[in-house]
Amino acid sequence: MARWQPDAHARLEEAALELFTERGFEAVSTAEIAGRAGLTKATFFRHFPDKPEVLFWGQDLIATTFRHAIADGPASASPLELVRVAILAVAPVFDADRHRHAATRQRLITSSATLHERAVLKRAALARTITDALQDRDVAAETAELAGLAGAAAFGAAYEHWAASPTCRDFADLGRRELDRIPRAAASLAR
Amino acid sequence: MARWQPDAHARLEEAALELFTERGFEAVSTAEIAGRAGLTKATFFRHFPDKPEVLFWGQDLIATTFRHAIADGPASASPLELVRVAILAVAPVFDADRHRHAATRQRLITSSATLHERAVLKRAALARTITDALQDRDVAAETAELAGLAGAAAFGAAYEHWAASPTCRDFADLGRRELDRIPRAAASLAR
DNA sequence: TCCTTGATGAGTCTTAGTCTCATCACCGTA
DNA sequence: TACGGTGATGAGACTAAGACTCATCAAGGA
Repeated sequence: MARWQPDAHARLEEAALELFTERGFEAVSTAEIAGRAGLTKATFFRHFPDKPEVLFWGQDLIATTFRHAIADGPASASPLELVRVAILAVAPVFDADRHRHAATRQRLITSSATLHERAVLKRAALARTITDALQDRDVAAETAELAGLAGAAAFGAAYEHWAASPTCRDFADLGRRELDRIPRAAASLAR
Repeated sequence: MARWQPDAHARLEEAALELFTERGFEAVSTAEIAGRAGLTKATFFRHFPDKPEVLFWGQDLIATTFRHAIADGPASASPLELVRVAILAVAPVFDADRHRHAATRQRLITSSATLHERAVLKRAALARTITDALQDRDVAAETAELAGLAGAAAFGAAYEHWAASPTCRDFADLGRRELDRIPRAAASLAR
């Protein structure tokens, strides 16, 4: 007989998603989320650093995967090819299980200014991760910067398509499609 | 005989800058800022929507100027030329008076996670403003997106150089310099 | 003289987020 | 079998951001 139910973390995520869907992000307090999960507010903040983060759990893994994939990519690869390798490396994360609540999460994010801000910050952080990883591979600073911004935007666009689709489409495919648009855009900026 | 001292807004900005410099952003409460300005917390929030914003006042003007400059730019201009026009249009804002506290503000922003986040959000919003304005000029979506990201990054870099310089250098010159790096970077992403 | 307007003071209230301390199942060890 | 350490949690106090309401009072206009 366990003293506590297992998987407090997952229960909190589930409760938050339910309550946010019912009444919106701002109208739900952290104490209510914890209550529905059979826990207290203090425990909520032991599992998540703040209220928005309960909807963004797991994003750190994506950045880590990007960093390693770029660091370990083939020596002959161009900057954009390295970004492509990274997007392919994270693709397995976006499986059918994760897809189940993706659309709901996206709807919530677009309906709350606070959540939208958090999403923008996450994307900016991913851009910086890519840029830094490329510079570690001796890519020139301005190239790495632009590739980081473009790569993060491509990843974000791919994610939005994946989340919005009623079926769980192949993330790698969506990512490739977005990446393939970058050279055209870059060409029209290159004098 | 006036009932209140004039320029409450400026007094609040001044008090905030002093207190943040003395003790750091997080360690100063809005009530203290208001107190030093001879006002109350409620009045602070009548002038600024939240605590970080007291250090970012005036940024909205920059975005507005960008939008109008791009909308009114020459018909023959390329996307990057339109961004250049916009950066030249905002340059007059960065005069010696504004330069006086710029370095202090930058130091504060880099020393506080909250303020750094706000700066990132402002830059992302500027990128979106540029992208939208370019699309209104019938620039292709992916080109407008990349030009917005690159343009906002160039503006940010120019601002950081301008703020960090001990003398008030010519902002237009710094902006041009940053913009001139974009075509090179874009070329190395264009296949 | 009266009335309206607008900026402010004063105070209340909710909630995010922090912190401290007590509790108690579990697990290893004597 | 007893004992002690560990780790997740409950309970509750505390601070500060931000929203909100109402009273005040100078200025300015009719």
